[in-house]
This record gives sequence, structure tokens and C-alpha cells, in this order.
Amino acid sequence: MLMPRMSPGERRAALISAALAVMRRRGIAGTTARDVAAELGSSSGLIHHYVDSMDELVAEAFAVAAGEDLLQAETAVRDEIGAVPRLAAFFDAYARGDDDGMQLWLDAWSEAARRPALGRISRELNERWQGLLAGIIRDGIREGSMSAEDADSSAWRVLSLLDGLVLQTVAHGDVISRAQADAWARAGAEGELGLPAGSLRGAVRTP
Amino acid sequence: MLMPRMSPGERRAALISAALAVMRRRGIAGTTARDVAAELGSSSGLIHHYVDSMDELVAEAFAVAAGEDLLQAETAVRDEIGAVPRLAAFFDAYARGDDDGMQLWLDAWSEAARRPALGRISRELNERWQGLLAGIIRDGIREGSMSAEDADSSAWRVLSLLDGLVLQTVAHGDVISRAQADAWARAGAEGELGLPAGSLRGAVRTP
DNA sequence: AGGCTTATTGGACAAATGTGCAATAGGGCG
DNA sequence: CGCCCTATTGCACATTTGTCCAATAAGCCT
Repeated sequence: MLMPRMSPGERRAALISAALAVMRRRGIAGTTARDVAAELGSSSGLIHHYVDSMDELVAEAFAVAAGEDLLQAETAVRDEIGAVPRLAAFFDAYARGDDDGMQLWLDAWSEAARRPALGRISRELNERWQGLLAGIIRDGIREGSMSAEDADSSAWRVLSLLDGLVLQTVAHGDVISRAQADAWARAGAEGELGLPAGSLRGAVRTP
Repeated sequence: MLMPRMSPGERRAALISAALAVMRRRGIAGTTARDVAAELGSSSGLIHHYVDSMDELVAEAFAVAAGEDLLQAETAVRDEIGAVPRLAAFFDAYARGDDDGMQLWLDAWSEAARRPALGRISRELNERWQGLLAGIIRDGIREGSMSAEDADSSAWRVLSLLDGLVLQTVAHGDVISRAQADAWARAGAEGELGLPAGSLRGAVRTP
């Protein structure tokens, strides 16, 4: 049985989408070319007609998935006015991500030092997350609504606290609930930036 | 060539030590039975004479390595008197760990949800790290040297901030230096616990 | 309609993997 | 000293992996 013939652009997008599905199911390290082909419903040979190596494929797929999440956060932040509402929107956007997305990040961090392509993407995206935060904090300092000695280090702290807490949620099941991780990270950010307690409380959201 | 015959206890310890060396070099997911045998200098068949599966071996090896680090932290903390010096000792002990040790943690977090044995160990050790911190913080509150609404959530915050910052160091090379991650985490803890800035500054250490 | 580019197939290939097992040999115990 | 338990060997086995390639066919252009 033959797959419908697609343009390289479409097929490549379909490939990445299939790779992503397998990565979410089996983890980055456990993603094989044959599994991706099966997910796609195509022959296994098709994968290497579009991609030189599996490392390249997983790196690109991760870049797409994690890049979309970041983009959503960036636009959500841009839609708000004022540093504090923007920071709240940042947390809301982060909270909107699912556990599978965070598991992908855990895999990426684990493999980053060993897979050059993946490591570059992971680092670049992390720096953009931090940059997004740092911009908000700089605005807050300028407005007078936030206080921080150094926006960059505060941004790294807020981001790392959030990552570190959600990490526990995803890796270890319910040692911490996701809602608790989110609330604790917001509280930590309030302390870090001299905000009144509760300033960043997230909108109650029906999932 | 034959390996010197060892008692099961000794051999098992040697196996774990060899497994650990391979895990540090190739990552948890990339640790194979043959590599462990080669590291040990034995035949590959020996591995399965002592262990039922590779998952069991890596979980046990991780438990030993990470358990030793935790034990060192626990005794280092116990050797100090007063909550603030104890917390400083906690950070010193954490900082004494090398990048390979943290890379092992990244691997463990990544695989925790997929390897039951490894996930249990990882979660248990993380809870003990948090418990160690929570005890220090409770002491600090009792002494009046620290202020925190809830020792447990503060402990999770301090630990997750530290993990999240060091994670960046190990996964992404020098996006943040390890020293910077350490200093920022201490500063964050000072803020979290209402300590004067600089209270937790680490002893200058020659690596 | 006919040809030609190329997307797609299906399998070949070698290397590596976890796991099991019969054979070997070292050393403690009678 | 000699026997027997078992630590250790070395390989077999079936899978699975990434990578590659000749053959096939789909659909666009002239």
C-alpha cells in the first residue's frame, strides 16, 4: 500500500508531527526510525529520505513543539499591559503546558550534553524563556512595581524555581501536585520581586 | 583470561561500581550490559549472574551513588550547630557534587516515569533531600533565625531552585557557570527564609 | 499523451542489544 | 588430597537499531 504523495514541505511537517507523537509516548531516547514510520503509516525508508539522522529529527521535532509553547507564552505576555499582569500571564501560559510537554523537556535536558543538535535547541529555547522573563522584570523595575537588583539573575531564579518544581511533578508523580508547584512558584516569584503576596495568583481555569 | 573469583557481596559491589562508571560516561539510557562487563574486565555473562535485568542494575547503582551524596550532606549538616550554619553546610555539600553526579540526576528524572525501579529511588532520594532542608528550616524558625510560613513548601522551593539552576549548568554548558548557579541559589534561599544577604555565602573552595 | 522528476517502497546490511546456557575452573570443605 | 559447589567464561540466539539503496509509481510539465 502506498502513501499519498506529498510535497517535501508537507511531508516533512508530517514527519515531525509523527516523531513528536512517538517522542511523547516513548521518550526522546526511545524514539526509533521504525516507530516514527509506523506512526506515520509509511515505510521506514521514507524517514531518511527527508532527514540525515535521527538526532536531527528529534532535535527539529523538539524545536517545533517547545517553540510553539514558548511562542504562546510570548504572545500571551505581549497581550497584557503592565509588568505584574504580564508576569501572571507568563505563569498562566506555562501552566497551560501539559505533563507530556514537560517530560519532553526532562528528556531534552538529560540528552542535551550528548546530542549536539538537541543541546543547542534546548539551550536556545531556555535562554529565550529567561529573556522573556527578564524583559518583564525590567519593565517592572522601570514602572516601580517590582524590585530586583539584577533582572537577569532574578529571571533565571524565577524560571529555575518553576522548572525545578514542575520537574518533581512530572518525574515523580504526585510527590507534589502540579497545582501546588504552580502556586509555590508564583509565591516564590512574588518574594523574589518584592510583590505583595497573591499578586500573581492565577485565574481559576477549567481544564 | 579469568577474573579473580570473588564473593557475591564483593562482586556485586564491583558490578555496581562498574555500572556507575559507564552510567557517568554514557548516560543511564546508554548503559549496556556489555559496556559494564568491559568496564569490569569480565565476561558479559557475569552481569546476569548477579542481576535479573539492566533496569535493576542501573537503579541500584544510582541509589548507591546518589545515596552517598545525600549521606554526605546529611552528616555535613549534622556537624554544624545552628540553622543558618547548617543551611550553609547544606549548600556546601551540594556544591561539592560534580557535574557528572548532576547529569545522573538529569538522566534519572528523565527516565523516572518510565522505569519503575529507578523512579522509586529517585523520588525517595528527592524527598529525603527535601526533608533534610525542611528540618533545617524548622530549626531556624524555632530559633527565630529564619522566617517561613510553611517549612515544607519553603524546603521544596529552595531545593527546586537549586536543582533548576544547576540543571542549566550541566545541561547547557556555560549558559550559567556553576559558581553563579550556586551563589544565586544561596541568595534565593536567603530571600525565601528572611535571612540577611550574604548569610549563606559559601566558604571559598579550591577545586 | 508521454516522459521525467522524485516521492515512496521494501528490504538488505552490519552492528549492537538483552538474555539465556552449557562448559570451565577456582577454592573451600570434608 | 580430592570432591563438589559455584563464580566465571564465551558464545548462541532472537531482536532491534541506524543507515543505505535499487526499484517502483505518482503526478506535473511540455
